[in-house]
Amino acid sequence: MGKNMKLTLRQMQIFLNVVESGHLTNVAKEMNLSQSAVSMSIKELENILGRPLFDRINKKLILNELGRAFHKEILPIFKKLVDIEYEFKNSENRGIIRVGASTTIVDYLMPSIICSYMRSYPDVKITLKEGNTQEIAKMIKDGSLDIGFVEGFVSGSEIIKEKIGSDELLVITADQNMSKRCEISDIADKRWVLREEGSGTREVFLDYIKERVDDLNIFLELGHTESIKSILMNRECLTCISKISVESELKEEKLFKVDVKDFECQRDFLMIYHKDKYHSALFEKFLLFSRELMSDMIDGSYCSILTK
Amino acid sequence: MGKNMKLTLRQMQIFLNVVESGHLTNVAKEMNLSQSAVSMSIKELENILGRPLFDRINKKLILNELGRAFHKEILPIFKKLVDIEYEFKNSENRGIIRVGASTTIVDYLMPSIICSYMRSYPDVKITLKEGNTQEIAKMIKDGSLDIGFVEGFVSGSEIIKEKIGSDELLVITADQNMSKRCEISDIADKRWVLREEGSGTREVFLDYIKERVDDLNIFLELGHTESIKSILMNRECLTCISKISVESELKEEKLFKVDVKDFECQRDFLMIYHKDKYHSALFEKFLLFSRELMSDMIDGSYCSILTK
DNA sequence: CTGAGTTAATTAAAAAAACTGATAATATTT
DNA sequence: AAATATTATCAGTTTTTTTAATTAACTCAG
Repeated sequence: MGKNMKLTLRQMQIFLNVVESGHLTNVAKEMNLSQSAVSMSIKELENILGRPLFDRINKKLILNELGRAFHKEILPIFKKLVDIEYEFKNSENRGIIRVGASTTIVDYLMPSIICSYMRSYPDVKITLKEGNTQEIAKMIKDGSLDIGFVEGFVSGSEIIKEKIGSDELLVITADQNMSKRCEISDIADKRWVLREEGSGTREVFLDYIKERVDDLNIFLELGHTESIKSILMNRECLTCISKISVESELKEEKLFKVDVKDFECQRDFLMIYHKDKYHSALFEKFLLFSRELMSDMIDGSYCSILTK
Repeated sequence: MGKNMKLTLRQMQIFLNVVESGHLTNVAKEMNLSQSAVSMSIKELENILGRPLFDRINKKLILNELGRAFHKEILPIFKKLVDIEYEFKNSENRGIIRVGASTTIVDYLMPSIICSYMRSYPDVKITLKEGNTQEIAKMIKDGSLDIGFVEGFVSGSEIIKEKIGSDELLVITADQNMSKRCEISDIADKRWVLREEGSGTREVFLDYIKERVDDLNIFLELGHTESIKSILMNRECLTCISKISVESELKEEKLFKVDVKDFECQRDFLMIYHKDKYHSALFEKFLLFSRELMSDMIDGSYCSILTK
């Protein structure tokens, strides 16, 4: 990355002013410098570039052909840098927030959060990374994400977790005959389609049933909820997925909830971030915004930071 | 022009390297600096902007949302500046040459010179200014042109003049009857169309005939040779203009030379520039190029610098 | 859980750079 | 010819940058 950069912005600034006014003395006055400082700065600039930028005609400094080309290049860059400095000094609502979300949330909750947020803060950019709960948590830990939205459990004391809503897992099928009331142990040998290992949905489900079911017949593992829904429609099988991800299919009776006895599998949606994260105005606002929006979208209202 | 610019290129350079490597210590080694110099430079940058650019997570510095936005802005600018410095240090054939030429030369000689030159030096830009001989000379004196091409006389010891070719002035009409052999004094009362005052063509002509003609009937003054030619075609009148500007019309017999007795009005084409002009490689090459090209185009071969 | 090994932050001192004031040189104006 | 104005240069001075040494906080291995 440019080891021997010798040019300085100061030189450029002085250079540009000299070009504008044509007189070292005037520039010195304008900039509250001595005339010799200006003179030496120009000379140093010419030394760095290896040849003069000005013709000294009658003690006036007039750009020569090289100087003119240099001026043409430098002027817009310098102006841009002044703008950048000003903007970054004065504008709080600027930045790029890297958000990560686990699969279910990416598909069903993030789009509306992000759209809504970007309407309020048009200067803020957001990058959205998808991953399962474990992957997102890891990226929060190593700093490659600012904030994460995940379902399921997250471990690690360096991560701050806020419950931001809750969700219910349902056993789902496309076959209306299978949706009759039953015990979970009765249907464990049916063909199950689950999300891949590491997925929060999968882990919460398996953890919830582990005492009642010895061996679940996992027939297929898929990385996306939408893929699972497609499979369900085409083959006689079962899955356990988030209520919000199948709401419309349930209403349209394309898919059905299996009425499993004593099956109330709640799980939390968590907003997570690193404990050492600097809370910029921007970041803080994003937290606030997300809390409000999530509590509006999901019935579960905002709960305070989990302390476990 | 941005009075309180505090950012420095050095800071940006260090910043960019830290972003790339993520470790102050590595950057310090790469840049042959102490670790503390790097640390302080980053801190100073953050001070200037008023807020942190990095999250310090586990002693690693990871860009925060503001830092990322800053990085995105700064990186391309810094790269561009490195390129500019390199280019201006190393490339001789770069610059913008401001050429001025008097009316006749602008129309009839400059186009081919400039085209030909720009083929050889594609990185050099040329701006061409038109003016009469006196105007061009003035702009050379005050430094607003690098080089001028004029016909006629130029005064002033601060201007270096090179005869670069020669030209003949002819008395021209569109009326074949008038083109018969005659004395200049016989036709002085005809209607003359001349260039405006200050024009080299006009002055050379008037100076040349001043002993033989008391009062020339100047019926119209025009700023352009082409306008004069148009007028000639439409009205019965005379002018005295440069041979090269009417060559094609003479050949096609649209205009005719008036065979004036003892009229041999030669004048020089001059290349002029300021004595204090810094002779950059670029400038020197342009001089050489012009001399050669002009001596090819005009029969008169290159003559050494006039010393009068 | 402890201790060696990293790494960033901090501080005072040293080095480098930027700047000043005086002066010289040169051109312009009166 | 003298007065004015402007740039270049030089030797100090001030300011900024950099260093060396130290401290503090964390990681990782045993």
